[in-house]
Amino acid sequence: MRLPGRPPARRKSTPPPGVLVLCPIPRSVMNERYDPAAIEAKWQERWEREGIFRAGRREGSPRKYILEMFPYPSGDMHMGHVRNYLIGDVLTRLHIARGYDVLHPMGWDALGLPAENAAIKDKRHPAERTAENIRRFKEEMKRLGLSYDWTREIDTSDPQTYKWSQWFFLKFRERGLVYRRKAHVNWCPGCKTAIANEQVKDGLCERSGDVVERRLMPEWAIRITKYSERLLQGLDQLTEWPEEVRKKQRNWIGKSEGATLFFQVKDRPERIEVFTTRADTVFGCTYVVVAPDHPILESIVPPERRDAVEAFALDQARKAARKRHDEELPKEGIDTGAKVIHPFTGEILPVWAANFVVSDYGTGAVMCVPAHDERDFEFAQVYGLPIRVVIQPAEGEPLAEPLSAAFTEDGVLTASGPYTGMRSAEAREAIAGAAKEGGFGGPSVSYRQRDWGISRQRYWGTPIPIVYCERCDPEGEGISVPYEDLPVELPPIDVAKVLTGTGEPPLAKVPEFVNTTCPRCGGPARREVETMDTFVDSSWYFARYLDPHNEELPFRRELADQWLPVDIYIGGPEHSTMHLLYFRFWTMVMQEMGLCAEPEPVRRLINQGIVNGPDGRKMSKRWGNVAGAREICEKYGADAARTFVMFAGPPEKDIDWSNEKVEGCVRFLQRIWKLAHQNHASAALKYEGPFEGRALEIRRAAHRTLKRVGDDYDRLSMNTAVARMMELVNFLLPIEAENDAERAALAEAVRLLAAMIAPVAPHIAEEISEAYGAERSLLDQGWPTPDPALLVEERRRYVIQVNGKLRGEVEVPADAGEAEVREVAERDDKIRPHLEGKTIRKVVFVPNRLMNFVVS
RNA sequence: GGGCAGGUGGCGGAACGGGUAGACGCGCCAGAUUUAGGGUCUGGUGCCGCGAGGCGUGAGGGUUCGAGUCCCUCCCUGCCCA
Repeated sequence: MRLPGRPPARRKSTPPPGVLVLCPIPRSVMNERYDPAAIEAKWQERWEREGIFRAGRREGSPRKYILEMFPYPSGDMHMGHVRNYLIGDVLTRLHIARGYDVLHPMGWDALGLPAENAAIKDKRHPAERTAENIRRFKEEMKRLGLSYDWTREIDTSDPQTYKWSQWFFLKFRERGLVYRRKAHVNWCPGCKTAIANEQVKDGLCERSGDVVERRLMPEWAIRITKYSERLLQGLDQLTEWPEEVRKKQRNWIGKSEGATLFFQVKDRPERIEVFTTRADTVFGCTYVVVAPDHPILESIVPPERRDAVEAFALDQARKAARKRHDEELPKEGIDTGAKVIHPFTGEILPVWAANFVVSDYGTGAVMCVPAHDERDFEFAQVYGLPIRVVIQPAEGEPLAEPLSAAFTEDGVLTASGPYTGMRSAEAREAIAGAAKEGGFGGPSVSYRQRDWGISRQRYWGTPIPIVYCERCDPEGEGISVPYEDLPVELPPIDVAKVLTGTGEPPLAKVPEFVNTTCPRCGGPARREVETMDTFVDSSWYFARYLDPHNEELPFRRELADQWLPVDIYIGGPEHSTMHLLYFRFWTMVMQEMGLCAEPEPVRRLINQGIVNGPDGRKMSKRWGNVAGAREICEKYGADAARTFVMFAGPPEKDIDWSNEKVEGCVRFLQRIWKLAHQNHASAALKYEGPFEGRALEIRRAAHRTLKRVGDDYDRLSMNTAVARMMELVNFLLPIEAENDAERAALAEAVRLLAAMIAPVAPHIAEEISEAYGAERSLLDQGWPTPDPALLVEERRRYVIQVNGKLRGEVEVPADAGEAEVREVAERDDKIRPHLEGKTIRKVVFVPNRLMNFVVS
C-alpha cells in the first residue's frame, strides 16, 4: 500500500529566506491529504507549549492519579513496551476531557542489574548509557504523543532520588523493620561471589563454569512478614484489582493455620520445633525430619554420625543449587542418629535430615506421619520407616493395611489415645490445646511468605547507608549514617577495574568509598559495600511524583492527601506478587509513619497483556521480531500505531503485532480524514433544525455511537469502541449532503467523531477539530453528551423463532406489545409456512428482542 | 503435581443480565477505475447444498421454549507456583 508520510509535490514550497509571508494558508482550508507526520509534530509541540498535561492545571476539579509501572530504560523502545503506556494515555486523555485534574507522571527505574551487566561487557559507565537510554525512551514516548507531566520526571539513579530510598531504609531500621540476617545464596567458589538464580545454568556458574554451592551469607533484610496478615486482609478491600492478582498474592503469602509442637531431644536440652496443619495425625508420627542445613544439627547429632550428616548436608547444598526451577528432586535423607521424644506418647523417634524439608520455610522441621501424608509416605517406603494408621475414613470401608498410598483426607481418629473417635477438625483443636496446656506447643499460624532480602553485591544500586566501626560497634551490626549525611553517593569508578563481574562487591574495591569516619566516634570506619534491591525504589516512587523536587521530605503530606491513592495503576501481570506486595507493604508503613492517610497505594489495578511479534513469540531482540516504536511512528504515524494497539484486543489479552493490521488502521484514519475533508465546507454552517429523514438518521447514528463509545471506554473496551467508530465512518462516508440539515448533521457527526477518537488517536482528532473551527484543544472542550432524544428508536426489529429456530424477523413500532408483534409475525410470508397446520402450544415473548412460537 | 486463565471462520476478535453467533478489522475472491504493479471504490466471503434447507462456538451429556453464555464429565493450550 502507499503510505502517508511524504507530502505530495503540489504542496506549497517553503518561501525563500527573507520573504515575509502573511498568513499563507487561510485557516479554513483543509488539506485533502492526511499527513500524520506533520500534524503529529504540530500537536505534540502545541500540547507541550500549553502545558496541557500538567497536574494541578485545573484547580478545584476532581482529581485522578493515573500511573503506569515505570520502565527500566533499555536501549530502544519497541511496541511491546508501548502498550502499557498507551492504555494509561487513553485513560488520561479521557479523564482530562471529562474535566478531571489528572496527574500522569513518568520516570525511570534506572538502577539495577541489566545496566551493570551491560557496563561489564562494554566497559562504559552505567550512568552514561542510562542517560542516553533515558533520552531515547523519552523522545520515543513524546513521538507517540504520550500525555505525561514531564515536570515531575524522576530517575532512581539520581542521588537526589535514591537519597530517599536511604532515608526510608534508616526510618525502617528505627522501626525495627530492617535487620541483618544470614540467608542462602548461590555461591560460586570460582568468582568468590554470590550470583543470581538466572546466572546458574544446570548447577554451574554461567561465567566461570564452577559448581555452584548454597551458602549462608549475611545480608540486610526487611521484615515484611510482620505485615503478612495485614497484606492478606487488605486484599479483601481491593475490589477493583483483578481477582487473579489477589489470588496470586494470597497464595504467595500462603497463610496456613495449624499447630506448633515441640519434640524434646533425648538426653539433650534442645527441642525441635515443628509446624503442622495436621495435628490430628500426631499419634501417627513415626519420625521427625529436619532440613539438611538446620542449625540444630550441630549440637544434637551424636559424634559418630557427625561426618556422615555433614557430608550429606554439603551434598544436598550442591544439589539444591544445581536444581532447575521446575524440577522435583528425588527424596533423599539420612538418619542423623539423634532421637526425640514424642510429646504425646513418650515414644522415642528417630530424627532424619532430608531434602524435602527446607530451612527457610516454617520452622525447618516437620513431624512425619507416613500414613497420612504423601511425601512422608514416599520417604518412609524408601527408607523402611514404620507407617501407622491413625485416621480412618468417616464413611465407608476402613483402610486396608499395608497401605498402598497415604490417606490424606480428614476422617475419624483411631489409635490416638484419648482422642480416638474424634473427627479430624475437632481433634486438631483438642490436640493443639493440649500442647499449649502441656507447654510443648499450641495453635499457631504460619506463612509461606519470607522476609525480603534487599542486599545486592553490586555497584549500580542505592548504597546502603551503614558504616562499620570496630570501636563503637564490635558486633558488626552496622551504624546508621546520620540523616544529614544523606545521600551516600555512588563513587565515580574506573569501570574496567571495578566492574569486572567477579570477586567481591564492586564497591569494596573503591577505597575512597569504603574508608570513612565513624559518625559516632570520628575514628576510622568502613562503609557498607552492598547496594539495595531495585524493588526498594519501586516501592515508593509513586509518591515521589507528588513532590519530586522536595529536599526536606520524600513528599508532603498535603499532596498525599490530595492525590493518593493512585486511582488507576497499569502494568504487567509478572509484577503481581513481588513488586505489588512490596509496594503495598511500603505504603502501609508510610501510613504508620504519618506520611499518608491511606494504607493501600492503588485503588484500581489493570494488568495489560503482552505484545508478541508477528510470529506469535514474545517481542524480543532475541527472536528478531521487534517492531521499533520509532520506526513504526515514522512509517505509519503515531495515531495509527496507537489505534492498532487499542483495536487488536482487550487490554488484558496478549496481542500479536502485525504491520498489515496497522495498515488497516491507517486506512481507517484516512477515511476519517476524508469524511472530515469532504464535509469541511459545512463546518461553518449555521443551521438549527429541523432535522428529518436522512439528516435525522445521521444525527441518530452519531449520537448512538457516542453513547456506545463512551460506555465502551468506561469498561476499558477500547477495541470495541474503535469498531463502533469504524461503523459510523462506514455509514457516513458515502453520504453526499443534499440540504443544509444534512450538511449540519454531518458537520456535527464529524465533530463528535473527533471527540470520540481523541483518546486513541489524539493528533488527527485535534487537527480535525481545529479545522472545524475549534479554538481550544479537544482536551479542554469537555466530553460531549449524547442527546437522549436521539437515542430513542421509533421502530424495533423482532426476531421470530419457531421451536427455537430462527425463521424470520419483523419490524414494528417501538411501543408495540406482544399482541401486535404476534399479529405481524403470523402474517409474515417467511414465517407463516412454518406455522400452518401446526398447533401453537406456547408463545414466548421477550420485549424488544424476540418472539418464539412453540408448535407441535 | 497444584493454582489461574482460556479454547468461537483462513486470522485478530465481537456477542455487557440465556434471546439473530461471527460486529469491526486483517486476509482472500470477483468486478470497476481508458488495460503493469500499487492505491482507491463496489460486491462477496463460517461449513455443506443448484435450491428450499441443513450443520455449526474443543468433545460428550444435562437444564431450558431457547445455551458460546448455566450445570456435570472429559480433552487440549497458555501463564504462575512447587
